[in-house]
Amino acid sequence: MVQAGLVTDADDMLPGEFGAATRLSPKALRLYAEQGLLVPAGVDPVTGYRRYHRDQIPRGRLIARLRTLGLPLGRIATLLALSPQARQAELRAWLAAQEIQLRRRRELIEVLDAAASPVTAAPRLRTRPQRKLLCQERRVRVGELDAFVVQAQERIRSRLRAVGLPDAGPTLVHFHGFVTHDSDGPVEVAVPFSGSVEPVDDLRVRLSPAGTDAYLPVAQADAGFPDILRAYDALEAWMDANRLVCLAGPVEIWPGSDGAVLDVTYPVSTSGRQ
Amino acid sequence: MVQAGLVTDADDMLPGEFGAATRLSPKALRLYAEQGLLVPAGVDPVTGYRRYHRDQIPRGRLIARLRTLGLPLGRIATLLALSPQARQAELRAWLAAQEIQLRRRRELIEVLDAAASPVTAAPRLRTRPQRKLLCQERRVRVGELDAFVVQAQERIRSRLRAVGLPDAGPTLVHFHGFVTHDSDGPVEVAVPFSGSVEPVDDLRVRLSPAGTDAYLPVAQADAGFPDILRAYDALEAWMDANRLVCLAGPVEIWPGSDGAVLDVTYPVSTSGRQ
DNA sequence: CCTGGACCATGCCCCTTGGGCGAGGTCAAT
DNA sequence: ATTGACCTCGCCCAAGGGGCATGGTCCAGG
Repeated sequence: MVQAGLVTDADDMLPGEFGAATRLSPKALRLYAEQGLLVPAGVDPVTGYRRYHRDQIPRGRLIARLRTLGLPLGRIATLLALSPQARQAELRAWLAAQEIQLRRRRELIEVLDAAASPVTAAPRLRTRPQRKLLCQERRVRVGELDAFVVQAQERIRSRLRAVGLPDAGPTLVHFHGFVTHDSDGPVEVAVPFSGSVEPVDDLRVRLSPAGTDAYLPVAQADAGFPDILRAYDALEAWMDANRLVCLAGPVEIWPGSDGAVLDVTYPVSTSGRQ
Repeated sequence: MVQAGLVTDADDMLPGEFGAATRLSPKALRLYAEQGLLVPAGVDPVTGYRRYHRDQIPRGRLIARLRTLGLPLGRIATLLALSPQARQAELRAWLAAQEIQLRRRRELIEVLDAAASPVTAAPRLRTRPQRKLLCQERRVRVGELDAFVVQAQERIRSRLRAVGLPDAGPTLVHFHGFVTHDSDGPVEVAVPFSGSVEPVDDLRVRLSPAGTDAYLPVAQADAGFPDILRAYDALEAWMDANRLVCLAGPVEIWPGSDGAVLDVTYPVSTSGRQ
């Protein structure tokens, strides 16, 4: 029986040599040993010297390869536990995710580019009366946004029909948080109504105060993500230029005014400021 | 005259409000203020409260946008100093670089996939006599590698011709460090010769000791980057399996044996180990 | 036997972009 | 005066090491 930590045959190497064989620095090897990613075959209990066995070289080299891809150590650990085929599949999936992220970045840059030239009508102000809203709120990402809006809207309107109230206006989509590919709302879909409805399940009733909105109609062609960001840019720039302060997150109103598919809207303060 | 830090008119905001307008957290704003990226319009010298001016909102929003692209703050600082056109050009260039990096990753993953099936002949051992080499060394990345090898080889051979020595063998390319897209050598191009040459400029003369090489011929189709990595993988795996220990970095020998365009080679220790 | 040089160990500080937490100060409204 | 919202600063945390100082270990040569 061989005691761990005292094995010292010709198949063992110190970190320097093992590192040269795997392209991993002794420092990195120390880190991986601490993390349990690549545990030395033996550690001398007196000197603390770590000894790696030749058979660990392929694992070390694989780790080095995966690190050059920029994968974090935790992910590498899970990948190492997989079969080569499964690992390969995971890597391809990860690569696809990278490609999607890059495409999103490209889109954002294009939007940034076109930000100076608003493609739509000029923003305007309008007043908004106090209203009662029937709402559903949820956290969603941009991919699930459209489906959520359609479904929530249908649920709210069918509830209003069920209690015999007439259709009372466009659908409001309040963005209480940012909705992008990586950031999830919360988003609140609301339909204004007059009359009386009891809240059910996750449908709630709330009052929307009267006030003033800055808004910008958006055409069908510019309503998708990320093009819609251009409309937001234009509206925000206009508000900045006119010294208007937004009081809350933006609201998208479907359908919009003047035949637009939607209006991008910010509630603003009218009384100068504060 | 207005004292900085004491301005408090209706155009100023505290970090919370300014952050809501720019989608930057107060914490992030503090960091940007420290770094000089987005300096508050005023700081109350008593309370330390930072006040941002409305006119800073566009800058803040631009910073937020650029951060969502994953750009580091230092890069953002330089981008902010540019004109919108120049900034856009920089961003496009950066995006192109990202795409290149992604392509490299895809290639690496494909290589990883194919690593189990060496596409070339089986590795072998051969002895190597002591030789004198005329060498040129430089740090290069993979993009400059081919040009450097061609140029250095030509310089070395023309020097050998100039002193009347016969052509004395294939070109050796020693990799003292790793050469990839991000890592630069050093790389040493060498031609063996017999006779006597004085070193000139950056051409040096050195002795290569006798020894044993493990080598693997590589066909033209597999000689490019990153396919060449498969040959390295195969050779290294074979060395591992045969308990051979490499003594130094790899050498590529042009042309290779058996009609191959090159041999991938590692000097190995013959005497078991240590 | 001694010494030098090449390894090796631990531990600390550095990079980056904030998030989270705790202690304590400020401000405006009740 | 108290409350609650906001602010400050400062410390710890993440990943993946690089770099440095201090001190131990190993091997070979003199």
